[in-house]
Amino acid sequence: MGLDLLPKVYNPEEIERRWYATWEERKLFHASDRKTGKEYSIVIPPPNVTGSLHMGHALNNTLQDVLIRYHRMAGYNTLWMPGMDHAGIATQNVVERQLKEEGLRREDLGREKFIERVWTWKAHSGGVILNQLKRLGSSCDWDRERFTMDEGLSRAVRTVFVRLYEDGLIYRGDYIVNWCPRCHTALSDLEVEHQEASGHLWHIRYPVEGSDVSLVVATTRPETMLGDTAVAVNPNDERYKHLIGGYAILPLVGRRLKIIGDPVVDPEFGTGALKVTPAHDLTDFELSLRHDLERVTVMDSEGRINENGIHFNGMDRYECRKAIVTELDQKGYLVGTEPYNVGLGRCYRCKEVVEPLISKQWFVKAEPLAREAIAAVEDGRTRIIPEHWTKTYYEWMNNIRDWCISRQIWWGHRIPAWTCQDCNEVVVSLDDPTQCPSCKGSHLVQETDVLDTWFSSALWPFSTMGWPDQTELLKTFYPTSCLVTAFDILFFWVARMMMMGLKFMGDVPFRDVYIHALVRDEYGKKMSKSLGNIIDPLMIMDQYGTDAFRFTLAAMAAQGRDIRLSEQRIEGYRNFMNKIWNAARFALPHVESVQERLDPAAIRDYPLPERWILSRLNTVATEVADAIRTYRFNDAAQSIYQFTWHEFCDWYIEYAKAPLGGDEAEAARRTRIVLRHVLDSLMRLLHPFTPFITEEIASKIPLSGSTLMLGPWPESDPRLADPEAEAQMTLLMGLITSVRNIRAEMNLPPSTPLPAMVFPTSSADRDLIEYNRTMTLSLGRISTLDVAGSAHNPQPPRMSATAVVGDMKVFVPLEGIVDPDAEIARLEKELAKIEQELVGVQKKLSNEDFLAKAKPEAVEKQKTRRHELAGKTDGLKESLGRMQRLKQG
RNA sequence: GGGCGGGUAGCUCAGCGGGAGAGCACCGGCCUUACAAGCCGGGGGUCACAGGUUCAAAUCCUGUUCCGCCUACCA
Repeated sequence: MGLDLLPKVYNPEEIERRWYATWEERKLFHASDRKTGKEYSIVIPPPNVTGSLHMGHALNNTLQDVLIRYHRMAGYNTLWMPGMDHAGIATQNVVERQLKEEGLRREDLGREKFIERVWTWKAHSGGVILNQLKRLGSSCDWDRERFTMDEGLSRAVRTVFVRLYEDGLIYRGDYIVNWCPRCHTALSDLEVEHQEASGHLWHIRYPVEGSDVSLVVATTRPETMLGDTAVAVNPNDERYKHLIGGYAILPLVGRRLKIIGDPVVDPEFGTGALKVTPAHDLTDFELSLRHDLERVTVMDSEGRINENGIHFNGMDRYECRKAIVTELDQKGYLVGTEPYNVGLGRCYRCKEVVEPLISKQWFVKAEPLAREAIAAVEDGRTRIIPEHWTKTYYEWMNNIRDWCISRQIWWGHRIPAWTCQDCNEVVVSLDDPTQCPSCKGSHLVQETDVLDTWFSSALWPFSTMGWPDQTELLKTFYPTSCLVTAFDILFFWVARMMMMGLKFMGDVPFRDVYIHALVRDEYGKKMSKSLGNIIDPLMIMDQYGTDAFRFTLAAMAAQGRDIRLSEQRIEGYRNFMNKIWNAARFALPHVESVQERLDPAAIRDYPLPERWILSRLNTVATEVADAIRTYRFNDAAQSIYQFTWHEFCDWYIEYAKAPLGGDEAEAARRTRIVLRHVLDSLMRLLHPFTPFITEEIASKIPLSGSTLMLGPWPESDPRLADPEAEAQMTLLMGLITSVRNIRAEMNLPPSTPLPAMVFPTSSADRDLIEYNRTMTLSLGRISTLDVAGSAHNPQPPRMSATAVVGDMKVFVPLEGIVDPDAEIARLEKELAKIEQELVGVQKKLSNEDFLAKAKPEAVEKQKTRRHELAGKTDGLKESLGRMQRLKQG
């Protein structure tokens, strides 16, 4: 002993680097693809190849790693499948920005060269996030890393596309879609972010043909009037219903507009008359279908007015808006302008305001797929946790609209469809066709669009495992055990994986979906670049260590609530790491010579504190495992924290110093064995949360093996459970605390030893104190402990401070030290508190309804409480009375 | 408009039918050699508001209010 096995200062950085390298070298993350019957698998939500680690990733991957590490330790064949997403628009934008710096556009390179350029970019700058995930300690099976654009996954994508097309679940057509004029592509409904902005509501007069009256319409986007082809009113609107069937004249343009009646028009809104622009508004597009209206497109793909826009041709949409309003005003068509908050849709990638435009796009018919996905959650094949998200899931699935999957960009899976230039036949095929199956011509031109990135993500749980081949991996690990994600991609990703998994694998992609919180800043704001409130996980890891960071995230990951991350909190858990480190520094020299494991069968006659700590450890181990399995990460973390710091360190180690340093060899040996066992188990319980520090410490513990990663997990052992020891220890700790409390209240320095006298009420309690006299003396800093026998009705010391522990009175003689007034005040305060509680309990117990209707154990509990409180009250009153008498005479 | 989550100690949050909890902050005392990133002790809350159900409500129900988020074709 005496030699430090661990350096005095805990240096996370060095330890983390060293252990991660060791794990990778030893291939400890690798899952076997042979089925054992006890499998556990998770597929990572693939981060974008352009991404770098943010708090969301940190939380998401920490939780996954906790689940993975726990199950691996508990003996499961465990797979954590890693990989990345090609992130179509995001990646293309990055590379285009690079080109721009060189004064180039992607068109200057051409499609092939551009894509080459993206691959080059990926090779050099892509995937930095993977190293960041390693920094976080993620124990992914890196040998199996996949990329959504790699060959295998591309084959899966094609296979799926072809099958869906053949099944009539993919179609192509001219529809109105969300168009991003900046990214030059269509977007799905989900890819549009809605936002409110202040704008105006313009009232414009449309003269009715053949009369001197006008219809006044209200619009927030006057520029679209250039494409108006009708005016709609509610068919029940008394003001206008007689006009239905007639025509209005479009100001400035002069086009005749049919006046139609349709229930979508809200008579209450604006003027009750709606200008209809089928080519630039979704509602209007749908009106055009119902009423067979002409669709006049007036904007091009850049958001500029086209040749249909009379003399506004060539203007930007916003420029045109101003010009139109001015001209309408000049010509007397503008009836009014009012401020109005308008809903704006923005591209989720570049934040540009999207424009509804009609174009030829590919769609997935979602409803039949959604039906299956709903059923799978309804019948419990997949559970969503926390449960309340199922409602949101159903809500969306039930109102699902067809999914626009084509994107007019270059980086992505090119749609496997060809058009015959000779006969216009469309060929969708797994292999590139060379001949038109219809006219046998050879002039086939492939579709230029690529697929929505989320199309390939939707296949991730099986495409990464080798599908369409029936691989061993797939047979072993599909369906996966759990998917861990934040709710923001519940629709984008989770819902679509459900649909595709059920369609192509015939089974759900995962048994559980665990939806975790969003990480916000300490004021509850979403972290974002524009707000400048981002906390960089890498800086946190540098500053506090990865383990402290991970533990913080886990400790704060309560279900159904967002995390407000504050550095203070992280600092607190950094201190916890330090505490663990120092506990190990104390323990290791004592246990280094231990050569035998704890024999649970042999502990019955071990000293009380040894039995107590083993029993508590056993309980905590069960609690932690339960909590992890039910995704209560915060409970697991709290449970270990509390046990480690306030039971193991504060009590057990303090107790253990005596036997370890004493001259009783047998006692020391026992304590060393128990200490080794508890320290080893603790490292195991902590390992899923704080993998690095635990490995480092465990590597110095004899008999603990070369790694914690492969377990075993400390399973519950009934031979260690000892409720009696726990109750007894609680009493002794109370006794010790009461003496410490008196010392502190009397303003005596902690180093002052005090004499104490206790009056146990049973011989069992008396024996308990006698057997544990040494510990009681040293932990309570008690000089002499006088245990009064109950037989000879002992007298308490004349001048003393009193405490009542359970039903046992404790006296600390303080002749000449204690200030009677102070002691009286202290006792009165304590008494008031206890009496108040006692009143509550007595009230309950005198309530007949309570006695008759409450559960018997509840009544019993109150009775026990009454007994304890009454005992305490008596003791305190007695002492108070004595003090008062002493004071007076 | 519809839906969801939340308002508990100064701060951040657990608890979600039977004794109001934790961490941080705060106050007092300690360099008791594993740890001052620590040790010992302590103070602090009509659990948003109003009703109801129950023997019993922070916890369940209803309403009000204030925050946050998701969703939607009021132009």
